[in-house]
Amino acid sequence: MVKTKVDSEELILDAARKVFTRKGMTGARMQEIADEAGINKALLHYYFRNKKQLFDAIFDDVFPRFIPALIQILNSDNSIEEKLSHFVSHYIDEFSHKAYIPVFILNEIHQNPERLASMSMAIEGMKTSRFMVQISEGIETGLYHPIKPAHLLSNLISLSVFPLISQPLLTRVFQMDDKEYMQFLEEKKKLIPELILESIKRN
Amino acid sequence: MVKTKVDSEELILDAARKVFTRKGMTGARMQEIADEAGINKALLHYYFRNKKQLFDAIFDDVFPRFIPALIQILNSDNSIEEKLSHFVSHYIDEFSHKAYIPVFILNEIHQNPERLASMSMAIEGMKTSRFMVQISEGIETGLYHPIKPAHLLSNLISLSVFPLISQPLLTRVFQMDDKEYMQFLEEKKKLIPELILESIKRN
DNA sequence: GTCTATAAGCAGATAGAC
DNA sequence: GTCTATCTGCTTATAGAC
Repeated sequence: MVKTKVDSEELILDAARKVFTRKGMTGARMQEIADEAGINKALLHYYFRNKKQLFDAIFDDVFPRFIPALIQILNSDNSIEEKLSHFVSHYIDEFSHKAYIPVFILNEIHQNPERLASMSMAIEGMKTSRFMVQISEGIETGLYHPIKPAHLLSNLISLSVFPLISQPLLTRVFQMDDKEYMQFLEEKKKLIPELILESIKRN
Repeated sequence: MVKTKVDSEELILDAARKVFTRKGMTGARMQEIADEAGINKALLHYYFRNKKQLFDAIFDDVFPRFIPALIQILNSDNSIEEKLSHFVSHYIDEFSHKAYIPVFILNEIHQNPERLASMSMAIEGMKTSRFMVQISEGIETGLYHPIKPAHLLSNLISLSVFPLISQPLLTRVFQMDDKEYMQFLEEKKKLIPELILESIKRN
């Protein structure tokens, strides 16, 4: 039995995600979310008692949404080289037009570190992924230099995320237009895996 | 002639910087700034007509404050190796207890990209620094691989900033206490310059 | 469940005394 | 220059009809 009528709760969540991730908790307005959802403010309070509850519902869901695909890449049967390449490409493609998402997450975490609770489980999967096991093995067999997991993962994420969230700055300073910036990101997809590999490979 | 009386305008600016950089434009409250400054709201409006003008005064000043020291490092007579090391160390020391500053800047730029205007001049100095000239020379003489300035600088900044702004996440995921995190940053001071050098040096 | 109307509280901004 | 008191408008939240 097909429901033709759309679910208001879903409409609200979609609208709230859009507004909150762009404007942040303090910058978002319940009226704007209602307008975006095509309903009225009262209905927001009917489904989610107040602004904070609605925000929490969004925040707790934003991060976990993106993690499974990344974990899957790290847990595949591919080589380390392929995983690095897939990971970076996926990451960049996912956020190249949504850089406001990582900025939103970083900002809200700094506003209220307790919000981390909903995120750390999602990240746990990266720490314990097959990729990290492969790295450990490479180190044990002498193929790679010893490197702490924290350093390896932070390098990988740093190099992937920052070019995205600093886009406004980068394009201005280096006078790139949209096309040049997208080209820049394509180059990153090759350069980042190379850089990470060079950093761990023994000569 | 020593003025014993403190300058109210300075008190306000100091307080506003503190509150705005932590809470952001939309999260900050004029009342909180007044309290922090030890004066009342009316005086805020006496010196700065409205919230936006006060915010602009702060924002336009935050970024330029940190740039000259970095430019100076890049323009010194030191070797590339020393410059990289000094740059990263200075960066990390400067922001290890103020990671909310780069988060604030990133967030506000994404809220309103026009704000970039006050920043790009400050960054211009990095692009045209003696460091970048040394890199160009290294490339011309075949000492280094060819690399676009945008990639080199973005790698350097990415690796330096992200470990700072992602501190809450990192420390949680890798279960570091404060001491271990500071140790982690100390290691970064060595690892980042090494990584950057490896990426450009010919074997 | 969904709406209109309205209450209640808050934050930015101003008036005016000192 | 600095304060207290107050206003105005906006934003969240609720009441109550349908």
